[in-house]
Amino acid sequence: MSRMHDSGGSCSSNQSISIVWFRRDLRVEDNPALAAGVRAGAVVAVYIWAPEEEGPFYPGRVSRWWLSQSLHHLDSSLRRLGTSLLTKRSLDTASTLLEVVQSTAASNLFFNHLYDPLSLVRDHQMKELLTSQGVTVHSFNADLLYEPWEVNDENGQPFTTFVPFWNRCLSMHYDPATPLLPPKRIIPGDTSRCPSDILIFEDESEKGSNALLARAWSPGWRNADKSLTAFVNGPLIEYSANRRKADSASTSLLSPHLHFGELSVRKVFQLVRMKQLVWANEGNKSGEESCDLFLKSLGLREYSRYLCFNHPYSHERPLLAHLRFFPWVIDEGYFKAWRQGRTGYPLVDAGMRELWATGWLHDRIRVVVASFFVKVLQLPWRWGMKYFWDTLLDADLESDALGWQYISGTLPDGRELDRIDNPQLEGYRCDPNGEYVRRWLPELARLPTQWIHHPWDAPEPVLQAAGVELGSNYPLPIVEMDAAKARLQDAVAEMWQLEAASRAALENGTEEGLGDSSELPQIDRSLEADMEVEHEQLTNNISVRRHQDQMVPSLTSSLVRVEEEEASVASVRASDSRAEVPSPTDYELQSHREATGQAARHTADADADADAVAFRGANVTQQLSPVRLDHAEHSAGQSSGSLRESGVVPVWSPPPTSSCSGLFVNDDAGITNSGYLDRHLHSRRRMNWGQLPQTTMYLAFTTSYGRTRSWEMDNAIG
DNA sequence: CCCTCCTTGTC
DNA sequence: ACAAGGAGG
Repeated sequence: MSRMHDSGGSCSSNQSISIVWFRRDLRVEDNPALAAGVRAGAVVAVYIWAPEEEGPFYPGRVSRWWLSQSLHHLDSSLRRLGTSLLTKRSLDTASTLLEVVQSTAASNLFFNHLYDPLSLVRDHQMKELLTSQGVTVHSFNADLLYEPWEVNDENGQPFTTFVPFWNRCLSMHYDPATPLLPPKRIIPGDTSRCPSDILIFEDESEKGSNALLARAWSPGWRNADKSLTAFVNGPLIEYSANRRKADSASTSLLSPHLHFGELSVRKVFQLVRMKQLVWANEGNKSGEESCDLFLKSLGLREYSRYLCFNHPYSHERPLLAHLRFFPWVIDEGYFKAWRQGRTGYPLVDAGMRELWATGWLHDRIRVVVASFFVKVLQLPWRWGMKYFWDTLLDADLESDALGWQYISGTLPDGRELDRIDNPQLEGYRCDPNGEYVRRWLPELARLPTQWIHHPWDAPEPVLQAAGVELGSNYPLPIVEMDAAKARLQDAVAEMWQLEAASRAALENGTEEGLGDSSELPQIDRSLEADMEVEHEQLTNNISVRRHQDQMVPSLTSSLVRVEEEEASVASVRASDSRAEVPSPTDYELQSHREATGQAARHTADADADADAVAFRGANVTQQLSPVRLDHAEHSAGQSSGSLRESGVVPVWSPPPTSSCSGLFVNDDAGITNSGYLDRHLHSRRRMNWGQLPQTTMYLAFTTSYGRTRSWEMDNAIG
């Protein structure tokens, strides 16, 4: 029906057709690529789903759920404006784009920038390909206040610490671009020869869990906008006082919206700045400070992009090489206890259960559980990153990499590696009345506040009165704090020793680089070689240490034990009404089945293995109206009821398929772009990665596009 | 007014 | 653990 209309209306010879390629910019407001397309004439809006290209960064279940909702929302908006969203399933984005261009007779391609390492490479290549085919390609900044290459120190060098970076952003001599209004009307391009594919983002097994998410969150740019307004007019003014409270009432909850670009950071920035002016004029000091603090968490999001652009491998390799020599504890039992919220530290456990149930976690709590993971359990940081990637609604490669590096002490301005965050102390800071713990750990609900963050110290009668039986219905601490401190000292000392030895070897000129693990102790090699032995030990819960960064445990290595363990966990679970916890068995078996067959299935579960978390502003971010899954009151007495009510969300998102699992057994293998990464390993001195080489991608951009010209010129379109 | 001790926050 | 900022001498 629309065909004749289209050819008559939109395709007159003096109007060019533009492809507007949506990615993580799922909004019509302040979308420069869309605006450029509209200005140039007719528009074909397209979204391409090519998750295989993401390799190990295949989106987790909750991310895919959000994406599907958000795309739907965007499509509705586009329809109201006169067009619709063309959706394509693809294994190769560039060729699909070319196909779309050709079948719609488009002459332009517009899109907005992404800064994660995979996109940087892919977009660059795609741009070259399409340009060589005679397509005019322009790209824009829709995600940041300032492009990473715009913000430099007085020597023209990129910043290597956050505070100076952010101060510079706040004092640039020009303002961030003013947000664009949504187009009034979009002239549709003719897509009759380019039909949409139906995109599938969830499989049957995931539907139930996803339905629960829908009760708590409303994806889509209009909802994002509402949330923003509600936050700015509501909790923002109290932000400085409330931001460290563990529950989400005072946070914006905007982070998933920001991740998918449903919300323009420039709009957020502008709005908050205006509020700040008002409050400053009124002499409202705390309101003014609240704005600063909130903007700072926006700044961290900016900084995560900035770091990724300047150091694209930071998601898989610590920026400071020393962490490669940390003797990680390879213990999947620890890993499992952490995931399930059964470490014996209430704040940690409450956080892990909230994460599981809601797909969200307060920034503070992210720091606490991640720090516990790395420093107390000493599990390889990338395992934790992978888990966050799979479970967080706002999973975001750049922010997550920043967060984990921050707590692992591999940023110049990060936390010291040897400083343990004590969950007990943190607990009384961000959950002084124990409400948060009681909500998520009903088994501790009747414990007095005095003991709520350290039940192991509570006198026996108190425990009894509260119905707590340590070691039975709530675990004893998985590792004692004093022991953890000592262990960490040793590990760090060992790490520095090895690092020094490696550097010495390097300076002697005998070794080419750190990529070669032959410098590492023999024991490491033998462990690599003898997986059987290692598994035997693990079964008996004896920790094995391994150096070098560790990839996530392979599918096969965890499959065996899980089943027997599940049985015991299940029996415990049956006896109390505690929140359900991930039970990997189902999905592992299922996805193992899939792995053996259908490689290119649309269903979303293929190879999700990855790193990344979203520390980005858990503070900043996220503002949704009724965000809680369990809205039942969390009065101490009946919190178990409220948890049951919440239903909880128990399907851990998919593990690696066979096609990828090989990558995770061997450290440093694979990851899509490891080729260029491996060529750029450098050992640098501690706290001095300012001298790290600019990476390949950075150079590619600056040479082939001209560092300052390229994307600026793009912006001058129209 | 300055010095010191205590409190507070750390991307 | 440590630095910065505030209170108090």
